[in-house]
Amino acid sequence: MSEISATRPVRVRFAPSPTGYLHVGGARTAIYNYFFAKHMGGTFYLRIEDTDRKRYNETALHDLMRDLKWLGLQWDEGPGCEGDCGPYFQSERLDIYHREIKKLLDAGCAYYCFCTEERLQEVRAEQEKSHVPVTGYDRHCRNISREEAEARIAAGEKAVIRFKVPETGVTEFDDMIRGHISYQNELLDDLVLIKRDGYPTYHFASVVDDHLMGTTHVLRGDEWISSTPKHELLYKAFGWQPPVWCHLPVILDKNGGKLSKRKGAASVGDFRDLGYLPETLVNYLALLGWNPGDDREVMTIKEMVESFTLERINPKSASFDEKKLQWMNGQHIHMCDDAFLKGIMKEGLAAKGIDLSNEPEARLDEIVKQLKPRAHFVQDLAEMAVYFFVAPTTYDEKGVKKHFGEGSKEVATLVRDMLASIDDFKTPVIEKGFYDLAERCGHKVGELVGAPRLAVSGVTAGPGLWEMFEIIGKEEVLRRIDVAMPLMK
RNA sequence: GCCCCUAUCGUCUAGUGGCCCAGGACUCGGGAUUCUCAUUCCCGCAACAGCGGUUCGAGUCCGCUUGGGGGUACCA
Repeated sequence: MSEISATRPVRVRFAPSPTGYLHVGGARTAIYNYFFAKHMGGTFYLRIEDTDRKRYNETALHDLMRDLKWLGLQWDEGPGCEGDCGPYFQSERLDIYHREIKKLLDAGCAYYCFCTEERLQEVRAEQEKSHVPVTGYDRHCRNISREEAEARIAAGEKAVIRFKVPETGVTEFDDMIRGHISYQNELLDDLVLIKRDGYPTYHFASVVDDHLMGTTHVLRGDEWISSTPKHELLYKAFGWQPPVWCHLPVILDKNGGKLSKRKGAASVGDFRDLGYLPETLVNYLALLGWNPGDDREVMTIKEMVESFTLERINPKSASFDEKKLQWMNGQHIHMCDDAFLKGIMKEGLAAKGIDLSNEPEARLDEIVKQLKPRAHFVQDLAEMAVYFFVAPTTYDEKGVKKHFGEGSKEVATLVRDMLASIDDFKTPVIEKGFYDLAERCGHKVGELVGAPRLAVSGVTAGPGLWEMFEIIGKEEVLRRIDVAMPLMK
């Protein structure tokens, strides 16, 4: 199987069906395909599997491409980047499928089936009742001759085209991450290749397209593993070389159940809305089932691409742990450069209706510097920055109990007067002022900062007080303390 | 029912027969730094699903059991 990669440049694909949002499981499949292509210097293409006309969703298609781009997984070929193997929408390739199915029909590897939905249901019900080991289509139409079938179709009868699966023997294949797998052919049924509406099924379209588009490796979800012998048989019928198979384990929720929107965030869009960086999501998802072979965990996309190999993908399905995702987001925020973070903060502030047009950039830079190590989500930046621009109108309830209690007014007055006497309102000077004051009046510094902090910011947590005061400025700091003074005792 | 995949701390994982009385990370607990919070840094808790083989030796190989997941569509 490694012969393929040795003789042909790697070509892999992400082939979603535009029926709903991009699930994190799907995202990870895309990530691995992208990583592998980039690591091997190959091509990553996007193919849209829109052969189910009932479930097709235009919005889903649009969102899917937006989310992929947001994650940084730009495809080399596909919608919007036409390559040599298009069209990349299966719905635009119907003539190709019809051309290819004719080959199978001519070779006697496929046949027309006239069975109705009702008959199929009856057959299935009967099989369930009798507990036979073999289920599926009973091959009722398998021996109808080509001539008879075509005559019936000419006469107006509707038919599907099925694959003639060998009745005996074993179909075997190698999976890159699971090893050798074999299925008894007698357990496989004659799957439908072309549906009654003329559209191909997934099985047929994906095999034809993967071959025609030069796909060397198929990295796809675990749920396809039991269809793989059928695909393998189709390749054989066509006389084509199958790709290297690589079936990825699923991603489960914290409790080992299915990750679903009902139980929380499950799609790429959900996590974006929650305030995660795309770099975080890609990093975390990549590590859910893969590792670089050393202890590195927080990695850039570039680093992961460099270390990525199929051999290091795990066969076991993994649970999604949002706690670790959160931690990792903090790590990635630390890695972002300040200018980028400032942009995010400005956007968030603007969304809150705060006018920044007269703000000196240097002041914004200083705020970002203070907030950066405290942010876990991108929107934290703007949320924590508000009081630098707007005086608090309410004060944290617990903070009021703790810091505005008996004696606080006296302390605040002392602090206020000390601050008022400072001409050079800078961090080290303010700090010295607090320490001198503490010594002078016999308090610990810690006892001096609670009330002023709450008065100025409205909250009890935040950047260093001296830094914060410098940024807000002497005049405004004094004003805010005065405003809060009546609330103290 | 039948078929297939899977199984190391609560979670993500390292481990490819001796280097493992099992290592790292998240979480959690404790501590240091400190004006609060966060960051950072130390320390700690915590696992080879069970049972049988193979072997001088098994987390690592094989079998069975159990648990988990998937498939069994004219959906992907």
